[in-house]
Amino acid sequence: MRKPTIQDVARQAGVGVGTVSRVLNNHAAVKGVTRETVLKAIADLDYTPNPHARRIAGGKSYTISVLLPVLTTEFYVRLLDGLEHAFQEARYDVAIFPLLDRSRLERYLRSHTLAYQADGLVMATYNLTQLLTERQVRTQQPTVLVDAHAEDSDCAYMDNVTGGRMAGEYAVTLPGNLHAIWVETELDQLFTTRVFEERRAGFMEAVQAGGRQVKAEYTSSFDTLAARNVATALLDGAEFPCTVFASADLLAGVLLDEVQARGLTPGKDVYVIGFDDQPWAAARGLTTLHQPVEQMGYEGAQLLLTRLSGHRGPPRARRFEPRLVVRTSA
Amino acid sequence: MRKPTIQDVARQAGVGVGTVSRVLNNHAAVKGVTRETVLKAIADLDYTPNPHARRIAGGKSYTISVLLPVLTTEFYVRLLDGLEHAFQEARYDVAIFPLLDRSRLERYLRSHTLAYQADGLVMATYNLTQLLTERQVRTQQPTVLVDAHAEDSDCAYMDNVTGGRMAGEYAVTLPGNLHAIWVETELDQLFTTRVFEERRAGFMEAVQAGGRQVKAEYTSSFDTLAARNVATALLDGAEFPCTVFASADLLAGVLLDEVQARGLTPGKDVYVIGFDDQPWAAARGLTTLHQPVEQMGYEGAQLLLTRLSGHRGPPRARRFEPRLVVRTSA
DNA sequence: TTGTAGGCGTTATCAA
DNA sequence: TTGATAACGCCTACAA
Repeated sequence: MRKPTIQDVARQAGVGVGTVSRVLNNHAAVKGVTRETVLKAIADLDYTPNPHARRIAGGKSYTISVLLPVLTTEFYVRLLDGLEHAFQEARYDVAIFPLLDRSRLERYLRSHTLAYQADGLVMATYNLTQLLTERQVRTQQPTVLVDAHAEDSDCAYMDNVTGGRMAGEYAVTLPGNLHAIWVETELDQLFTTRVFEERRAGFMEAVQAGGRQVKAEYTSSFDTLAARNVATALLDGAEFPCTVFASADLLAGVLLDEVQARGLTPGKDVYVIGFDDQPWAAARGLTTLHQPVEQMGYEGAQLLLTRLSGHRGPPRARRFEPRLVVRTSA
Repeated sequence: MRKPTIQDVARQAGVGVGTVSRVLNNHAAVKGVTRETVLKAIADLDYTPNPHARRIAGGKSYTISVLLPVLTTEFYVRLLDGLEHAFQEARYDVAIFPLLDRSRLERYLRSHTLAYQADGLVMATYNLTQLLTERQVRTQQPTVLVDAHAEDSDCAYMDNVTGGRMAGEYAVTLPGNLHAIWVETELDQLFTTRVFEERRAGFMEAVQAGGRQVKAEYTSSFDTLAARNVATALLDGAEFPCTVFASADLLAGVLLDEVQARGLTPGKDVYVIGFDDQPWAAARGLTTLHQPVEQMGYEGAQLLLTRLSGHRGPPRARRFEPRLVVRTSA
């Protein structure tokens, strides 16, 4: 059976195709009753507009390309949720480009996606604008940075300095020496993020402002094995009670394991503050910083959408702040 | 500046649009000279066909949806490489749907992508056909399973039983007691894979055939921390020399760490066989099983492409075998 | 072997 | 506020 077209809907509703199209696109100038009739016809026929026809008639692709790092963590799932939510409301499709390494980026640049399949670009975490211009990629599409910050483009970013500061301000109220574990992001210079330096800057500032100092700092790469080695070293060299800021929940979780394995009690012998509020954090009672990631995605998308509907003007930045969630671990 | 269209190319080349279209689509009936002229015009104008116009004219989407689990591992990067390679040759676009959880699957099912944006479906690792039919999703698109096996659909799969057997056949030639580490895939019943049971079946069979037996079996979840705990337990309870089959390189890598941390020598005190041949495996001298993943993706794509060009007939299965790569660890 | 014309399902424009 | 109709860029007959 043939898919119903806009013609079928128009016939069924007893109106012209123009009217149907207007209803579809929320073009205000449709009388209430007519709109209802059309909507009913659409429902009756189970009509879905053909996006390809729309694209060619409209001269736009109604598609947004989202470039993001490997989807390993909860973070990007949530980010994508926010982005897709906003774009779907506006009847835009989302094309996901998982950027695993340079070669996949190359492929993306070569594909016709950029030329035809994207009215706009979302770049998450990594700011690749420089690369694109260097390559003389004719990407005059509006672009928004999400989870990254830059002066010269629209962006929605998490204020990690403030996040670090919040952790610090809370940490100085807790007993014992202060320790911190940072993440070393050992990446290609192209794929680089300053998230953890920023968290550190905020944390150190707050600690200093509180008249305290950090007894020992550790650095771990972003995997559980390295995290466990660091946790071991930290606990070996600590006196209890003490307080630890683990700048990512991954690290905090491993630390919690190690603490418990030694018969110590989180929130009593070792006060642990994490960062991220991963799904398991509540269950484990981890005090941590919750980031409004979906919101950041949603707002970032809105920034792009306004550009797409013609907004001019200087780059805008939307700043988001994490929120301290106090549980039993600290 | 307006993008050049097929009309522009035709004018420039002094031919009709039909001819240009034929050249674009390799419709044999074009004289050599004419083809050259057209090709030159295309190059001169830097013309790229508008895929959306093509889709509406052709009544097809020229897009394949690829449903795959989270892109965490090298495995899926390589799989995607193979798939994209094949589809690009055939001028198909690939839409990636990272299936992180049920809710994202739901969203995918609801989007118009299925209805309009996919001439075919690739499902990697997870066989979701049942779910789709249950949901009465009108997915009459040809579907191919990749890295999964089923009687009732085309599929390209890795023969993990044989892989396990290869590991077993080699392991029985090595000194000391035999140990094995399996992966526990604790997943939603929807997202389920039998990969590791299969590797185990093959391994056990070969060991038995070799008149040997496995001294101890361990199970780890798929993360480095769990892997390390298992490695520790295993080494604590082993006599040296011994031989260990770690059914995923992730596990093998952690085991190697632990072996070396204890001052033992891989390939002398502890013989380690992995599975996957991750990028780092060569550098660490890990003996492991290399899987022709790109090939599997490529062939799977071909299966789908033949269906798309009208092939009828019973489901076809393409089987792929891993290959033992002997290095210094065993 | 090639050119011409009609059609794909929308959106946009113009009258009415 | 609406309906008719011309684009949009391509593919595919069909005719030459």
